[in-house]
Amino acid sequence: MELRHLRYFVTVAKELNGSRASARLRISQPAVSRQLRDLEEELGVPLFHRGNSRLKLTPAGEAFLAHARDLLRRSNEAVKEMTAFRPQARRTLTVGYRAPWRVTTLTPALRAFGQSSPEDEVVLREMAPGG
Amino acid sequence: MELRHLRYFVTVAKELNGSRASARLRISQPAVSRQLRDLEEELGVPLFHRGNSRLKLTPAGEAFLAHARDLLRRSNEAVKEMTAFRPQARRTLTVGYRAPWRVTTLTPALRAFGQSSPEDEVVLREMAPGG
DNA sequence: TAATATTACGTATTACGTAAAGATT
DNA sequence: AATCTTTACGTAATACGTAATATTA
Repeated sequence: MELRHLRYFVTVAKELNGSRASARLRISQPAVSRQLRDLEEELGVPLFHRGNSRLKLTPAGEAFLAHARDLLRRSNEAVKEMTAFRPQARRTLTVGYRAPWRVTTLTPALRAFGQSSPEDEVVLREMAPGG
Repeated sequence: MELRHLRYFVTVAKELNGSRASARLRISQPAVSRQLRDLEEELGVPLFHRGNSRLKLTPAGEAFLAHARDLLRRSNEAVKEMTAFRPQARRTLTVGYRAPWRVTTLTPALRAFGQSSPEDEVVLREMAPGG
């Protein structure tokens, strides 16, 4: 079993319609059908009632759907959490000031910022009254 | 990302040795290496320190390992839970009794069993003292 | 030198798409 | 008849293994 099976299954369970599900997944309908069949075969339980053309979750399908949603949500969160470990792109903070003020007025704030974000660059820029 | 990536990663993290990990996984070492690389590429973060030959988890790797273990555990439980929905194979309970007792003595227990497990078959069998 | 990890490349598995058939409303 | 699902089959993507290279103790 792979996460792909769960993605397909959850989408089909949401739409209760293989065609719309395959459209959402941007793959063909037979591909979804086959992956669903493989999943059911591995689980040893049908997830949908197939007798009627109208798809309907079996009790097993209901139970598995909750787990599948949970697993996909957790996996997405795990991946997203890793972005916090990515070395940040070097960012630039540009601070504009006008003539009558002296840069030293900003020094404490700049020092605090520099300590909390040592990777970032600070640019000071004197600006004309017009902007 | 697929569960396969997590399986490989967890095994390598457990062994801290790609060779032993690949042996446990019953696949070749390069296959593991490549899947790990793909995973790291998707996450945008190295999971192991590669500078030393000795593998060591990065902070990101430590964090991701917990999630990976959790996801694999939950997926296994979800699959296992589905077995409860499988139609049971027909089982047979054979009850042996000896002559001085009458079958009616067992009737309440048999009735209770029959109600809780209607799919199962009960066989009564009078047994000689020897067995 | 020995042990391990990575890269290169050919192969085998398999997921996918298209086309056809089957089933249901 | 129309819509949807499944089956059949060829193709494309990719996971894998073998061999070669690189790196480290």
